[in-house]
Amino acid sequence: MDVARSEILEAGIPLACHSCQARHGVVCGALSSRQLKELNRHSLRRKMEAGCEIIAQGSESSFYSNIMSGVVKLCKMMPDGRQQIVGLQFAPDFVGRPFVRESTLSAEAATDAEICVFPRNLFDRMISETPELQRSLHDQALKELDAAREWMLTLGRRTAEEKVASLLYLIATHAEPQTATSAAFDLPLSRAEIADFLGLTIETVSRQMTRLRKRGIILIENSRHIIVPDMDELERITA
Amino acid sequence: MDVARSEILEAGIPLACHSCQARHGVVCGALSSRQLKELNRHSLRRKMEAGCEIIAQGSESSFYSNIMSGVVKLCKMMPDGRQQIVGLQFAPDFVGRPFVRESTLSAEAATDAEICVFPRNLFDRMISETPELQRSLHDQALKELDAAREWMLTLGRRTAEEKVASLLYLIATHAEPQTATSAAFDLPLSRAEIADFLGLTIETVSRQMTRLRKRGIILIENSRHIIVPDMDELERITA
DNA sequence: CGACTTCTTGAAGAAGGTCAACATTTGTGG
DNA sequence: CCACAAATGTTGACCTTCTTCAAGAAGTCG
Repeated sequence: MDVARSEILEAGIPLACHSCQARHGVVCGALSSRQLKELNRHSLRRKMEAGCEIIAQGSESSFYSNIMSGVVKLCKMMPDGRQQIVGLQFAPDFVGRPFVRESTLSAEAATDAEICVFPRNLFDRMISETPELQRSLHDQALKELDAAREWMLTLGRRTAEEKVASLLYLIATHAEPQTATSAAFDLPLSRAEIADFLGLTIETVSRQMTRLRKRGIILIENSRHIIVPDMDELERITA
Repeated sequence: MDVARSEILEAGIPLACHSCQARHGVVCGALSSRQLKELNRHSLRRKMEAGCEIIAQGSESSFYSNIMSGVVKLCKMMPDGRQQIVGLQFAPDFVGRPFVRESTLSAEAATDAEICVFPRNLFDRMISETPELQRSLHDQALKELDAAREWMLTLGRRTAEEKVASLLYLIATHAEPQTATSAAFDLPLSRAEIADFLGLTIETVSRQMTRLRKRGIILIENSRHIIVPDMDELERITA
């Protein structure tokens, strides 16, 4: 579609949506321009700093959100403080749990992030009125389910080395600057968060990272910035 | 609802559905009697022996199923043979992955089971024509997602003892004969399957089971039949 | 009853966790 | 802009948990 035509088609939609990363995402891509206008009227854009909580585990949230930029982590916490990251979400994903008031997990900005927040009541009504939207959310739920199950395999059956390699591979394939064979990216997670994702300790993560570095599988600059010269080789270690 | 009235309301539906456990389940509970008749016309009831595969990982299945009785396990297998069970499903759950042809996991009867099989094409059409059905399947997907994430916490952060206790607790709360405080049930899984579910080895599972037995948390008869005198105590060990 | 599978138990070993010290990066106020 | 403090990451030594390997016990099925 050329630019002029795209602008004509987009003429009726809210200004704020024009350059929004989530414009054609799970939620907004399934709405009519009338619905988009209505949702926008009740939406709020928020900048979140890394570490900021979007939804608290056990709380009743009356809001949903779209991720416009950044990475959001979904966490589960045990009473004694043990913690497990159970999902990572990227723009333009939808954040929230339709049909259930109380959240069984917390959502937290892993990096600085921008989200678009809108009220539960309004959106629940839109879901029930818009089969296309229902279908789109259903689709995201199924994708998250696939991802969760893939991760269960990693948690249950892979070694520490394979776990770390799997995470790096996951992030590399979601981050942008990627050539055919190599990749370079900033980790959106600290070592502690990586440990919580992989069911390991900080120390084990650190040791496995330096092992991968010493074997030439990855280059580490500044501990957050990673270069993978050969993605195929990294994938092989994933098992 | 009394029996006479229920029989009148059910008059228009297929005979096979009358006493079906899945009649008011995720799928059939969301269908009109006309749709139920149509689906029934193209359905096939199958008895599956324990161990029998319903869908193979990596295959393209042109069928979906409803579980009428028994327990179905969802498995992921690595090329080197390592295996992880990523979900258990009970009657009247729906089995299959809408919108995607190729299955990323296998589904296998864990116990003897009866399933009701119906063609993909027909059912995909029904989904798109029936918002209520879409919603119902969406709901099941979200419940499975919650369960998967709960299990990720178990796989990543619980000890072997807590894992075994968690599984026993999960099965006890899904099996029928349960009083206020105690429970008695047959394990639908062998030790090997339990190990594959918990990310452990057979030996560790066995050792933890006898530890729980020696501490009086559970009684083991005939290695498959388990009695839990005090469910609260079992839950406590779950952490 | 005997052959097979499944489950249990023991001894030894390895993977990953814990504790502690140190290095590096980041942030803050002078 | 530097100095210092705090947070984050790395490394080493030791220890615990779980796995591996091996043998034996208990069910299960012909």
